[in-house]
Order: sequence, then structure tokens, then C-alpha cells
Amino acid sequence: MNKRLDADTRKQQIIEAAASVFARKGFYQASMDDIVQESGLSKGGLYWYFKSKDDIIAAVLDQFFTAEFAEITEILTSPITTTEKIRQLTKQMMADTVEELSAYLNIWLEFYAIAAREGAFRDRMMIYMSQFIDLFTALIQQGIDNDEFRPVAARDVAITTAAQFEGLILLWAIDPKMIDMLKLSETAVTLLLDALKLSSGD
Amino acid sequence: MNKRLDADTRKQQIIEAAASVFARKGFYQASMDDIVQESGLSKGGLYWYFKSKDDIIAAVLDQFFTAEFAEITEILTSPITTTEKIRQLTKQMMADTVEELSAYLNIWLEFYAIAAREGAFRDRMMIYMSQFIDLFTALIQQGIDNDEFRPVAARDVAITTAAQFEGLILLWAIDPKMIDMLKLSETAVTLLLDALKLSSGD
Amino acid sequence: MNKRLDADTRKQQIIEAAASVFARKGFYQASMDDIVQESGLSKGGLYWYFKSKDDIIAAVLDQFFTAEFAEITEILTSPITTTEKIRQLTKQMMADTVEELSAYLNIWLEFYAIAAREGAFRDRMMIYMSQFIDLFTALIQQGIDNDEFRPVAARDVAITTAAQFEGLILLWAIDPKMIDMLKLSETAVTLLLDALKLSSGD
Amino acid sequence: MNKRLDADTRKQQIIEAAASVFARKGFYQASMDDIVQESGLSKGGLYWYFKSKDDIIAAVLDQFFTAEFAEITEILTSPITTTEKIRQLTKQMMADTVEELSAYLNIWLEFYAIAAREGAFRDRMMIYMSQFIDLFTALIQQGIDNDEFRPVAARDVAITTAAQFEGLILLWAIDPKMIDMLKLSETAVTLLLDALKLSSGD
DNA sequence: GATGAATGAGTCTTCATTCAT
DNA sequence: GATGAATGAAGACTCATTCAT
Repeated sequence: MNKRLDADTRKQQIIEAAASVFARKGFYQASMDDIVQESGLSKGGLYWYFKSKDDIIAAVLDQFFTAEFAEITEILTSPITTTEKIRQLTKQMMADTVEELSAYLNIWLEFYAIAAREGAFRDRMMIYMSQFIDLFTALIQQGIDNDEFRPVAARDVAITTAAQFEGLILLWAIDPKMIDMLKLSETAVTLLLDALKLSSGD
Repeated sequence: MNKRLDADTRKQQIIEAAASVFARKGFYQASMDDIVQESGLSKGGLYWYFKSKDDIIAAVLDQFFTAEFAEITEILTSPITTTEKIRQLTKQMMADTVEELSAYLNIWLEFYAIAAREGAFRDRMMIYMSQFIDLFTALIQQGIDNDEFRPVAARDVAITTAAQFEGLILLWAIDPKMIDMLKLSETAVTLLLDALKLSSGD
Repeated sequence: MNKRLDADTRKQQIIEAAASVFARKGFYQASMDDIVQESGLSKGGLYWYFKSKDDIIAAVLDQFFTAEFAEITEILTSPITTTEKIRQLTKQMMADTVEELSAYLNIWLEFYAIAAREGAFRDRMMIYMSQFIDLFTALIQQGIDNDEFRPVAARDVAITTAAQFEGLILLWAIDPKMIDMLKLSETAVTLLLDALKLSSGD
Repeated sequence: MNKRLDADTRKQQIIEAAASVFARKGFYQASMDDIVQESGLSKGGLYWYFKSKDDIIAAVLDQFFTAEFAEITEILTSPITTTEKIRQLTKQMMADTVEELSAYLNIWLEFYAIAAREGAFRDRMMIYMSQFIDLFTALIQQGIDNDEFRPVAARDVAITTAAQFEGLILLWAIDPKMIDMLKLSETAVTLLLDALKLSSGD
């Protein structure tokens, strides 16, 4: 039991070191030695906990997923209107991106790049994405059911909206000065809610 | 092995071979030997025209930019309403993505990932992006000036919309089955135009 | 392939292999693969102990210096007349050159060539040379103080004499048949001592 | 005839460019492209006149020999005492070294290094050396015959003296600040003449 | 559990040389 | 005679991975 905990702690330690190195250098520019140095463990130590570099990359990916989901779920289950949930969700995600994740953003982009090419990663990513889309679809459907939104194809809107935020993160990763995340996410969500709101005549 | 050809033809030959290899393997998994083999030139031949692997990557990037821009500009200068331009632009870009670019899509994603990390590439990318955003901003502003759209912050809308399309491509790259590009881009553009149209009361 | 050995032993093993290869091929004609083969270690093994080929060259240089100095110092501290020390030193150095060093002689020559061109090596070489000259100057000064020699500029004589022996080695390296080292060093030292001895009238 | 002249001019042009490059980088660090650039000719042009890089090195070596010999011979044939010839020869050679040849000195050292290892170069070098020694032997023998010097083994003295000057050049190439060539060559020649002069009692 | 020395296939790049023009 | 594009073997070095201790 104690051992198990220790092992998890070690793994966590490695994942964090790896994430930091990957963010700086990219997955393929980063070497195991870089991770060794950053983690403070030994080369053999890394291989005790992870059987390959790809394994570490996958673990970092999973970690990102888990963290992201925890946050989203929390908001989605709070007792507020759907409109409010969407606003809050947006605000929260963007704030995180800007404040905490900015150092790790290129990892995010690199996941996309790898996933687009390699089966194992792609599968992981697809599961994550569809879970996320499902949650967001449910949210919008809720809004429709509540008569907060007009009747639209909830899943399609969920996808395009998700795309919008992923896209903003992408653009911001390239040129943070051009992209004022807080303002633009505000613009995006306002456009969305404008498009979804019941017209006076409806 | 090869006849003498003029320098630009050779460079083009190398860029195409490289793009093909990069799409298959990724920039850093692809070796110069892969490009040598694909191009039919010799190792030394490659280095005669490009002084490093990074140079080749940059050339591929520029090539992609140029091609993309040519297409966009063509649409933007055609004599149709702004609304129609936006619809057509969307349709065109998505169709290209699905039909032509899909084989090279991961190159785009990898460009983003690299750009987020490395100065030289980032600079190139920033220029491209801001040019694209400028064009799109002008387009929306045109719509406002024409009284096709209600008065909004044109640049902000341009950015969020660009983000939306980039984001769709991102998601589509991961899970083409989930993302029906043609339908979703239709959804996206409709949402946008709905949000921009003059309310009866405005 | 090899058992674990302590680091110094390994370094020594590499230095010896390298010296042997260098003597045969010259520093720049010798490849790391040659050293790999000669040492019995792997490529990576070499780079574990030395971070570059230049590093290995430098280590070989240092090794040569150290060996040379050990020998000289031993003679200089023995309790015999200065005249005798000079004779013995000469004899010893020449015998070594002919018997032991001959296989490695071109390494010396190559050191000189490199040192004349490259800062890092030159600095090492300058230190060695000036230490050697200092020792020899002290020796001659001792002879003057002892009234074995007439008063001369000790350092100048030391330098020209050192030059003489280095020069003999140079010529011998080119044409061992023409240069009978033992006889010629005898001639050289006799000329020197003749020139230094007190004239009856002084 | 005119062609022949042109060809020689071209060769000379290449040799000079090569010497300059070699002095800067060393024989094996210097590339044919370096020489191409320095010479202003084309790659193919170089290979028209010299069939390989080694050929160019050899030509540079020969050039050095020829230049050196021309100078020496001139002095040796002038109508002055042997003692004076030796003094003048020394002065001349050292002045050349310091003033003109200093930039090319490491080439000299590199010749020794290569010659010690490679047959073809060694043979060239041996011929040069023995010619030089022969001249110097004759000079000293002349001094003995003239009763300027006491009877010594002329060839041995010639060799040790030649060695001394080569050695001085060597040391000076390593550490020009330590070696005041003019003063030291003066010291060397004085020591030599002191050792050779007829004792009052002889 | 953990270490770090050792491996060796693989990387990018260089460069002497050739040869069609 | 001269050019410079093209060749490809060889080079130094890296790095994910293994394994004796």
C-alpha cells in the first residue's frame, strides 16, 4: 500500500519532469537524459516506471486529459442556468489556459500532431474528444430543453464551439500578443449565445 | 542519376518529396535518407540546394502558405456579396482540406506544434496568420459597411471565426469519422451569419 | 562486451587505444570508429568518457606531458654535478625517443602542428614548454652558480638548447637513417658544454 | 608557350590560395571548397590543374622548398668568411621567419607531421633535408679548411645546428611571446661559433 | 528497487571527387 | 579549358534502451 503510493508518486514526478521538458523542447527533441536530469531520478529509474519514451508521452497525455476533465465536470454539475454554465466554462478554461497551461500549450499542439499520424495516440485522443463533445452536447441540449436556446442540432453546435476554443488556443500558442484570450473568448461565447438565443419572434 | 534541371525545378522536386515524407512520418521522425530516397537525388544533392533539414522544413512551410493564400485571395476578390464570400470561402477551404490536403494535414499540425516552440518558425507563422486575419477582418468590415452585418468588432469576429475553422481542422485530423467537415462548416458559418445579421429591431 | 571497470582504467584504455590509432593515422585521419575498434569499447562508451574527439586528443596530449615530465624531474633531482645532469638528461631523453617513443613520435609532431594553429591546444602546449624551459634554465643557472659554467644568459641558453633537442627529434622523425640520435645528441651536448665551460683565461 | 605560361600562373594562383587556407586551418581541416573560394577558381578548375588535394599539398611543400633553397644558396655563394656566412645565414633565415613566413609557419610544422607518417611526403622531405644538410656541412668544412674553425665532424655539427634552428622555429610557432627569435638565434650562433673557434692553445 | 555504464543503430552533415555541359 | 551540379562514402555524434551490479 505504501509501496503503491510511492510508485505513483514516482510516476507523477517523472510525468511532471517530462511535461516540463516536452514543453520546452518538443517530444522528439527532448531526450530521455533531459527527463532524467529534470526528474532527479536515474536513467534506469525511468525505465523501471515506464517501459519506453512513448509510454511517458502517453502518460503525459493522459494526465492532461484527466486534469482537463476534472475541471469541466465540476462546472457542469453546478446548479446554474445553462447560459451561465457556458459562460463560466469558457471563462474558466481560458483563464487556465492563460495562467497555468501556457507553458504547456505546445504539448497540446504536439499531441494533435502526433495523433494525426500515429494510431495509438490517435485512439486515446479520439476517446477524449468524444467524451468532451458528449458533455458539451448534453449541455446544449439541456439549454434547448430548458427553453433557454432555440432548437438546434445540439451535437453540431457543440462540435463547432469546441473547435472554436481549440482554435483560439492554437492561434494564441502561435501569437499570444495578437490573441487577447479573455476578450476573444468573451466575443466567441457572446456570438454563440446570440446565435442560440430565442429570437423574439420564435 | 538525374539529368541537369534548373535550380527551381530541383528545389521543387525536393520540397515535394520532403512534404510527402513529412506527412507520412513527421518532421523529426523523417530522416534525410528518407527524403533522399523519395526525391531520387543523392544526399549531397539535397545539401546542394538546402543547407539543412530545417531549411527544407521551412521551404515546405512557405510552399504551403503560398498555396493557401493564392486560393483565399482569389475568392476574396470575386464580385459577390460579403455573405456569399464567407459561405464560399468556407466551402472552398473545407473542401480543399478534405479532398486535397488531407494527406498533408499532419504537416500543418506539426507546423503549429513547432511554431509554438521555435522562434524562426513562429515568426513565419505569425506573419502568415496575421495576413490571413487581416484579410478576413477586411471582409467582415466590408459586410458591416454594406449593411449586411450589424456593427461588431470586425477583427475580433475575424479571429474567433478563423479559430473556429482551424479548430475544426484540428478535430477532423484526429477523428475524421466524427467530424463531417462539410456539414459542420455549414453549421459554423450559419451560426456566424446568424449572429452577425441585423436583427429586425437593430 | 567488457566488464565494469573503474572510470580511470577505462579512460586509460581509451587513451592508449587512441594514441595507438593516432600514431598510425594522424589525428584527423583517424576516425572514432578506429578508436572504437582498437579500444574494444562501443561508440557510445567512448562518448561516455570523452565528450568529443578533441577531448580525446587533449587527453592523449596531457598523458604525454605527464610522462615526459616525470622522467625529467627524476633526473634533475638526483645528486650529481650539473654537467653530469645535462649529459644524463640528454642521454635519457634521446634513448627514450629512439626506443619507446618512436612509435608515437608523429603524435608529438602533430601536437606541434595543431598547437601552432589552435588556441586550446596551444595554451596547453605553452604551459608545458614554459615549465620545461624553467626547469632547464634553473639547471643551467645552477651550473653557473656552481662555477661549472661561465656566466651566460641562462634562459636564452636553455631555450636554444631545448630547441636543439626538439629539432633533432624533428629531423629524426623524417629520416631516422640520417640521424643517429645517440651520436648527434652527444655532439650537441658536447658543443654546448664546450661553449659553456670556463675558459682558462676567464 | 603562352598556354604553358598561363597554366603555371593558374597553378601558382592555386598554390598560393591553398597555402593561405592551409596555414589558417591545417591540411585536413581545410576543404577543397575553402581553396576554391580563396583562389577564385571553380571546383572543376582546381581539379584541372591538380588531380587531388594531396597533389596540392605536395605542390605547396615543393614551393616552400624552392623558396627556402633559393635564399640559402645566394648567401652561401657570396664572397665572405665562413663565420660571416653563418652569421648572415642565421640572421636572414630568422628575419624571414619572423617577417614573412610567420603566417605560414604551421604549414611547416604540419609538413613534419605528415612526413613522419606518410611515405610520399617523407621522401620529398628527406631529399630536401639532406640537400640542406649537405650545403651546411660543406660550409662548416670550408671553415675548418680555412682554419677558421677547429677540426670537428663537420656533418654532425651541421646536423645539430640545423636542428637547433628548426627547433627554434618550432618553439616560436608555439609561443611567439616567449621566443625572441632575433636574440635567440644570435645566442645560438654565438654558442656555435664559440664551440667551433680555435682555442688559443690549439 | 535503482543505478549508471555500456551499447550500436541511426542522425545529420561534410567533402573529395567526377562529369555533363 | 572551365564550370558547378551531383555523387555517396565516410564522419562525428546522439540517444533510446539494456543490464550487471
